[in-house]
Amino acid sequence: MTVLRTPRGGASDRGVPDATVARLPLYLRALTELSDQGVATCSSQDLSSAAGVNPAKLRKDLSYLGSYGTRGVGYEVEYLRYQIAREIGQTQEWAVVLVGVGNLGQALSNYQGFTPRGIHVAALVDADPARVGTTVAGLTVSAMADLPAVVAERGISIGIIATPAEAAQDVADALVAAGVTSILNFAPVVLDVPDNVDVRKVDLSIELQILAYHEQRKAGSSLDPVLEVQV
Amino acid sequence: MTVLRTPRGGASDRGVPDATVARLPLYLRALTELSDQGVATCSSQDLSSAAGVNPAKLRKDLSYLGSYGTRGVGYEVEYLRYQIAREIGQTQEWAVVLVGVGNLGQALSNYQGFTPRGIHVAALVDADPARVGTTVAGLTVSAMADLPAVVAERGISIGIIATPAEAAQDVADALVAAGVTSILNFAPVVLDVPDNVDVRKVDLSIELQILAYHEQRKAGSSLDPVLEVQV
DNA sequence: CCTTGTGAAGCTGTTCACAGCC
DNA sequence: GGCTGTGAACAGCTTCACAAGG
Repeated sequence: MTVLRTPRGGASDRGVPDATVARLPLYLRALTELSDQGVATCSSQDLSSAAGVNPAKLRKDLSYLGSYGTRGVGYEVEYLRYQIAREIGQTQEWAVVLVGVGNLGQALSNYQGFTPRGIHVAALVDADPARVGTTVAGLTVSAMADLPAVVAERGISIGIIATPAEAAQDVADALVAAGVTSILNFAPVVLDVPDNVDVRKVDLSIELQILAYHEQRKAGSSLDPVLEVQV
Repeated sequence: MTVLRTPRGGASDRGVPDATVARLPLYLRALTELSDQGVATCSSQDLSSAAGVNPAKLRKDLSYLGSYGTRGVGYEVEYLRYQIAREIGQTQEWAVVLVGVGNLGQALSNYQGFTPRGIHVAALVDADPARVGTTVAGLTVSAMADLPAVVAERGISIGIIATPAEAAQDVADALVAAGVTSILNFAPVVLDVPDNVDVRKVDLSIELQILAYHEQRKAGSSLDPVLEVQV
């Protein structure tokens, strides 16, 4: 029994580090590519370069899942692929509900990248009565009031928020009330949700602002009037 | 390249830590909201809760920029906002070029969240001749061949790739050849670019896969047959 | 030989707790 | 008194380098 004192009621024991979990889908994609190319076996070198990480990191990451390689040889592509797929829950289908069928919402509904990953947008919801009942990407848009029914019927536990910032918190509350326990949030707001609900945020303008910061630094060594004052 | 004296043994020649840079836009947004609400002064507590981080982290982050607060009082909203805006290069306008005017590309062109952040999509480019010449979000779509001219004319240094995965590397090469030095990549591939080019990646399906992993764990705590082996 | 798997070292980021200043 | 700014402790992640084992 590994009962550790949790210092200050902190994190429970977590098998696989977060940083590793975030890379597993990358490895999975790389393995799928190798598999499509007919490659049966690969080294950590091969796989890591396909995934854009360094080999030591890849091996460390895989070591958290188990010993799925063969020393002196490498990894069997299909076998490793299955192990990672199982670890990240991709042996099952995940139905997600998307709230907010504006420009971004429509683009996400039509996005083809989800489908081969065991994830599909199964329902669309919008607060605008003008959009309710219309068909987008082959799905009929439901009203917010129908959210609980939609979630229950299709066994949905993941929601995507693609609404304007003002609506996002209300939508999050509605999703949580309907039983959703994971949210991917595209709205530029900090959502307040219960502890048992996971939220991941994708903030498009922040990504660009980070790039702009680095651009400014590149350009700034010659132009920037601000001085780094040294004493 | 400005080399700062390391004021203290710790964080060295690299002024502001990456993790801090990634949060500055968040603080900026929170400050703008406070400012809009007519708040003139705020504590690290106020600001950090608006930005969804803890107060110590906020103060530490701000300390990398300078001493912009007043002990015993807090921060002057407008002043701090200006300082952060300056730090992340938001006192200037950034024109970006978006390549790939499919569903996602069109959604991004129409996205309103960039505009108040000093960033705007100034040009659209697509490889499909059927799209070239059409108007999207008030902009005429240019051909790939015109990329160098477009970039040069508008002084663009940031590009967005919203093409299918297959095209992304070629587009990246073209952007780099045209003079772009920062890329925001939405295509699910690892881009190969020169060292002086910054790439940030937004991978929609990976975000969902990470959520699915955690969902599986929540559901699996009663089912999971994996045992913790003891030595 | 070969490449994996992994302790250990090193680094980055976070949190604590309190000195410093208003 | 109250809040900022920051060294120091801590936690987590990455990288190294080598033992383990085909």
